Amino acid sequence: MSRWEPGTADRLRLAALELFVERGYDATTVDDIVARVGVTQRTFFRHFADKEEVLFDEDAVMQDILLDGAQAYLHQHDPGPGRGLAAARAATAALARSFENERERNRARWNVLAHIPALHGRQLVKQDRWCAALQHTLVDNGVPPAEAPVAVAVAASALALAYSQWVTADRPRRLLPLLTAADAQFDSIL
Amino acid sequence: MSRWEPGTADRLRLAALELFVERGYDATTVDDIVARVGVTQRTFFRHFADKEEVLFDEDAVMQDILLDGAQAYLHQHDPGPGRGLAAARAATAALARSFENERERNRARWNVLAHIPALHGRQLVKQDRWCAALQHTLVDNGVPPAEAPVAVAVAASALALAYSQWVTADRPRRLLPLLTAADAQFDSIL
DNA sequence: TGCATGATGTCAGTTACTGACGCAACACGT
DNA sequence: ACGTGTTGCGTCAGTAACTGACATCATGCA
Repeated sequence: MSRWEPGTADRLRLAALELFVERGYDATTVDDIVARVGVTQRTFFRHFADKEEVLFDEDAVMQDILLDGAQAYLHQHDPGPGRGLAAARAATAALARSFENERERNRARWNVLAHIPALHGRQLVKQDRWCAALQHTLVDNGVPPAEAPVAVAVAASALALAYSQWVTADRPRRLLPLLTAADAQFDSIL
Repeated sequence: MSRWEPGTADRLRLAALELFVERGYDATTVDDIVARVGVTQRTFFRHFADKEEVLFDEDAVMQDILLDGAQAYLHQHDPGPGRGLAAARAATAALARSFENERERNRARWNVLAHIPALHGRQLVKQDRWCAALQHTLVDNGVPPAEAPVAVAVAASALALAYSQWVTADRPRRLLPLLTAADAQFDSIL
């Protein structure tokens, strides 16, 4: 038996989300969270850079999914018109697929984030970073530099639209069809 | 002569921006700012909800410009295909025109915001609110509810793209032509 | 003259976060 | 078995952001 229970970070994440849902983000202090887990505040801040990070530090994976999705497409298709947008859409579709079975967790998260501007902002910054990285991937694989930001913006906007419909829907729905529909909406507007 | 110098909020805004540029946002404390102006910390927090707000509280005007731009267009054009996008673009163009003579201030601001994720996030939240408000305006004026979010997303993405080119350019440029070019980029991708 | 108002100051808190240091288990190489 | 480094945590003292309660005092109006 070890000196401490293992998985401290995971237990902190769990306790934090529980408390945020129970009494709200602002009304939950870091002391509350660490008390529930049985560690000190210092331990919390060793695992997470700040109080917000406890909700965001697992998202590094998603950027990989996004970029892999784009590269898979780019390696299978030769340069040509529309390749940038198609690759960006392949990336968002890959990300959407990875979300597909986690609707409830995404809903809980959305309910916390939506009401706290600072958290919402952090989410948007994260998405902004994804877009920048995706843009780089496109350019590195032969998409014209002028086309890349536009393609990424269109694909990302469609994903954001589909995602918000997905998490706010009353009855369970599938994300990928919503994304496909959103993509089509963007096509049809011009 | 009054008891205190007038325009406290303005002098705080000015001192804050100066200090943020001189030594950086994180290295500047609220005590530094109020010391330069000659008031107490409590006064600062009566004018601004938090330290970040000193950089953002003047932006309420811009939403009005955006919405007025959209309504002016909508009142002059009857329903028809492409009306939503055109109205959203009229709105972003109006906003761009209001920026046109403030390039240096926008550059200074950009240099502060770009390096502090929390500030960047606040900017993105603000833009998100603008988009939501613009969307409402479009729908209230007869744009189909399915078209509005797409039109707004496309117009907003173009503005973001043009704005970033504008503030990061070495030599002075005009924002409106950049926006027009960005709009054209979005048109040409589909 | 009297009195309400508004912008500020004072003071004593709470909460988020950090640096420096110490301690005890584990994971090794010898 | 023995040292030795590393890892995960605790303790403590401190800074900075922010808040509530209350005092102060010029201004303007009754």
